[in-house]
Amino acid sequence: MNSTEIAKLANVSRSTVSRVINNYSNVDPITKKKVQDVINKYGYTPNISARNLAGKANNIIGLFIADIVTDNVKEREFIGSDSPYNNRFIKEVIKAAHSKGFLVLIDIITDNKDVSKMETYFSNKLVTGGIFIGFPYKNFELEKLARTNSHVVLIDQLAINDPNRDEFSLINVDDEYGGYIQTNYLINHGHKEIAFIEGDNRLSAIARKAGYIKALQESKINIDYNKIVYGGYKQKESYNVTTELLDNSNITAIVCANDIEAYGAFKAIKKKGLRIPEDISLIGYDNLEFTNEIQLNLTTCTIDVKDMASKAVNSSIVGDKKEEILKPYIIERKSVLKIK
Amino acid sequence: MNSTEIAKLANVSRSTVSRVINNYSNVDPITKKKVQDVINKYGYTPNISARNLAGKANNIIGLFIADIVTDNVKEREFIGSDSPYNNRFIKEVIKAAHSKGFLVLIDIITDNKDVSKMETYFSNKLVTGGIFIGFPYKNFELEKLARTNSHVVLIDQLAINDPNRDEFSLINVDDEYGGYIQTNYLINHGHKEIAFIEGDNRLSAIARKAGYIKALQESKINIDYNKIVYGGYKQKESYNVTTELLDNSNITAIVCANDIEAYGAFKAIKKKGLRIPEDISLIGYDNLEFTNEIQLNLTTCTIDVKDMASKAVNSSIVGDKKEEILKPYIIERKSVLKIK
DNA sequence: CTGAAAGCGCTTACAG
DNA sequence: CTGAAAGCGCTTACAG
Repeated sequence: MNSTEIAKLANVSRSTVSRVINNYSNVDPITKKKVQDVINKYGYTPNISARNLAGKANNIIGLFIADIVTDNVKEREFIGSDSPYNNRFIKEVIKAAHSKGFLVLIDIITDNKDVSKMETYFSNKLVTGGIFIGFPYKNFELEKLARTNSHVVLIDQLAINDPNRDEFSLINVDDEYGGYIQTNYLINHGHKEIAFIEGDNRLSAIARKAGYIKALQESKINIDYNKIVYGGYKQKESYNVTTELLDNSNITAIVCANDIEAYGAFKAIKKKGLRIPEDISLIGYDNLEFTNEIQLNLTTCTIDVKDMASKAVNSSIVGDKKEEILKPYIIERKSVLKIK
Repeated sequence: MNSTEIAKLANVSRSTVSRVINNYSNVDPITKKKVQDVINKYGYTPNISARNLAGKANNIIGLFIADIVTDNVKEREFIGSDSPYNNRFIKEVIKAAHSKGFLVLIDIITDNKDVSKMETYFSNKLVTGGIFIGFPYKNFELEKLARTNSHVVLIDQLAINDPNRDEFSLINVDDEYGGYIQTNYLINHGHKEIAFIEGDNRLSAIARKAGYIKALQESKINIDYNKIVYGGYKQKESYNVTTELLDNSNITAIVCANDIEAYGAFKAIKKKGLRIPEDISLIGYDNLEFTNEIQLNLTTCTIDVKDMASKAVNSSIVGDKKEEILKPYIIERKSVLKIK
């Protein structure tokens, strides 16, 4: 069944069928109904390839997820269980796309060289737009692609204060704000001796730490660099440094740069026979699934993944070069004690 | 850049360019090289829509994941953290497709009515083939689609012994065998008093239980129906029934129909102050990420997700109606005690 | 081994 | 408001 057949059945030209399909206004309502009825009766849907070829934008957006290994280490563990948002994000992107009548083509990029190949996805009009997530920072290929194509949206890729950021379509998380509200949450609960387990050298980790420092400064709490330790976003390293912290300092609370670290800290605290939150308060970051577990019940900090997905999908379709900055918020559970 | 331009540059006709692109044999090697050089020089890639329209099969396969709510309950929790294979499966499908030069279009189906719409994905040649996972059993729409289109592959959808299964392209897991090897693993470790926490009313759950019974029978161990309890594939229910089992029977080991149940059982056992495996041995099913956790260290049973993905991708491309049956295997960790 | 031509199923100026 | 015709960028018999 094609438009010619529909046209014949409805006694109109293919042009008119096309106008009805595309819901153009310059069609007589009676004609429109007549055509629509035939379309419905035969369950006709236009051939997508033909539409594309004839110049229509495709209703597919690409979701490009990096799984790039550099120096024998995965640059960003965005795939798999360590990834904070990956799984939820994929799902939300699909749903957001759906609600706009778009489909999602997902591609996993394992080699940075392939980034430039993505160009053809756009030039061939395979996809209308594309969302790129999890790529290493300072990715020249990717920046080039994103600079020339406003339908390429980059997630968490350029520093939130990069001077060239208006050349790109960006979704950023205000991680400094995140670290700030994490720390303030503890301060507002009466804590003063607050340790920080920092992440690695990613932009997000640096920003979260900056937020911690800012919050302390604002509250005139002395910054004790012995209480800032390196957890590398990893569970085991966090476990080790937490054990040391517990031995060598008088802290009442710990800010973790992510939930994985919080989990390591949790174990170290339990191992010492201490209670959460009675003896030590703990706050995480990312709201991973396990933080909701009954034993853990971790108060944490997160952005709205659904919102992120919806904004990303939107930008990729609209194609305007704008920066969306997402503000994290606190999810209150039971790992922080209120001190009088 | 299109084939006409390439043709001009290489001093041949578009027909010849097309033959080179498609790697047809009837091209003079010298001509071929000449054309190839121009193509490489300009980084030309053919327009996919045009190829499709001209009759070429698309290099896209669809991955259709059900997220269908029936009677206010999600029929199958295949999406989200409760899903056993979902996330890994998506990733492996993409990789398997890549290795064959295919891309993956992912769609989440929330309403069974949409299944029939998928037909147009195929008739429009949007996708070459499609993989359907997580759909409710006895899905008439889906079966109809799969019956008429051999490129539609159904995962875990028809009973492994369904008489009509040769009308479909199927990937099945031999869950009875899974329950069988779980139970045998315990028997081989010297256990005789073995409880079974069964799943819900899905085919997989019924098959796993049948495997448990078969293993006991083969080893001439009496089947005690007081030791077969209902966990519904759920953590909490499993916790409750395990507590009862521990109170009212002399079991030394428990077979769980999935890892979620095993987690519930784990908590119940710990709560009673018992040790794993010294007091109670435990075996799970699915090999979810958390089973590898240090505290849990759960011996479990699983299929090879990569293998499943690769077989599914293959079938969806080739389009032959055949049934692939995957055999689960045991992953040994530390939750089972060897009894002398 | 190669080219000219028809055709895939749409959309869109253009003309009326 | 509607139709005839050109065009999108390929592939593929057909003829040579």
